Amino acid sequence: MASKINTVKGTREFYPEEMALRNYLYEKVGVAARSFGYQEYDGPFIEPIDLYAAKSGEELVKKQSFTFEDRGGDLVTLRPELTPSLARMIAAKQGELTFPARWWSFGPFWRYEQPQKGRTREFFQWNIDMLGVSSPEADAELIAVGANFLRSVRLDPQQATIYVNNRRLMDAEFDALKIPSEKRMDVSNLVDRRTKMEPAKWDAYALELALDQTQLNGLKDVLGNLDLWKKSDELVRLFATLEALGVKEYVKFDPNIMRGILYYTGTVFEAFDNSGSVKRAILGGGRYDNLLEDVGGQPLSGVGFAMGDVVMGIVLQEKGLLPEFIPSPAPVLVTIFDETLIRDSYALAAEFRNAGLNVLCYPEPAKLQKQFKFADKMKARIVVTLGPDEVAKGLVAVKNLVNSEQVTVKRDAALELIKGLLAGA
RNA sequence: GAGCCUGUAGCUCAACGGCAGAGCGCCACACUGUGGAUGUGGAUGUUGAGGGUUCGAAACCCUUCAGGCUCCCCA
Repeated sequence: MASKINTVKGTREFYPEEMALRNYLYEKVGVAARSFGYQEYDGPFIEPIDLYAAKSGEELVKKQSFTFEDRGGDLVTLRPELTPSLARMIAAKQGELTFPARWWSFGPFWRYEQPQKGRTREFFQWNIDMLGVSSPEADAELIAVGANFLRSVRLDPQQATIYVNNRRLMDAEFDALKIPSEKRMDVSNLVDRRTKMEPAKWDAYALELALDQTQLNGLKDVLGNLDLWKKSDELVRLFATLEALGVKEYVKFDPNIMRGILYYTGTVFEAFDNSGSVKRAILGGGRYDNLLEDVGGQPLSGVGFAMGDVVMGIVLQEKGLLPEFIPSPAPVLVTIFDETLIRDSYALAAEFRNAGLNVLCYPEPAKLQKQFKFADKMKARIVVTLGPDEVAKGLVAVKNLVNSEQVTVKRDAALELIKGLLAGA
């Protein structure tokens, strides 16, 4: 007995239905990106580990990446993110590219983590970035791309919201609270955790990090102040631009959004599903002003975000927003009446295909009832039958499964009739 | 890397030491040249895998794999 080989933990098999969703997301992110003039690109799926070690915490890279030695003895890894590859690609052609550069990508990534709801070890991610400009208007554009995408998959602003904050603003507030610079990382983490912990525990944790009571009270005031954005010129301009771009209702200021990522310097944002079971961010990003220097380029600032397909898929599924799955790409089925007429049906189907139609044939003689049932299951819209009566008179029977009407027409007229029916409905 | 929960028919689940079941789906027929509806009948399981306890294990114990929920992390 052959032993069953399982899939690698955390990887995914895309049956046609899942593949359809993946392609649907690919289509929608592409439409949103192109509508703002972004070009598609991609990087290698395998990268030297050093590309990530340069910028990210080394432990993180070693523990949470699929890393291995290639046959030449070099340490390589399945890419856990795209931004470093992007930074290198931009840096390599920095002199010849025209800025601002607007690029997007949708491809596979791997992270060696514990699979949970909304998190797998293999996933697809949309990355979109604008490089070479540092302005709140550029930040607003990226947020608008995200909002337009959410709208295009029929998530309304009550269901999905993009929460925005600004690192520079928060730094100014931390300055005012006299929080020393070496504590900033810890405080960022603290803020990130606030929604996950009970208030009393969070307070205790904050004091444990050596904040004094005055600082803690000040921090809570800051995090509860939804008008804080008015103190930031960048955010004032950002929100004004979002209004002009027609996406204001998707965006809210939230001083609790920090993002753990080291390289963000200004605007940061994350989108969440407000009502579903997934507490993870749908998408997240921000402005990074120093990234290119890390890979040997001249200083160049950028803004961008990433969105994973796993959380997005769960959100759409929970809200009943998945696109309808059609089991067959062929809307037309030509039946096989019996063994003597197989070739006639196949020849007719070939004619339809040559005219550009997608056509399904039953691959062996079977009862017509069975073939019609099959057509119904495949969600075909038209069934063409070529039986002895029709052949004798040079006719074909064309049935519209949507309204159950069947007409018999001359064989030569069938193609136009079918095209008309398909175009009509 | 740590803790807890769950794996039973294709799917959703029941049986909780004593003959492995239901609904849905599937197949056939009613309807031998026509889908969705209805009715009747039918098939389907090494109870995730491996070991142990027991007269007897889907159930109890151990190991392992997979999934889920937390912690951690989330580039």
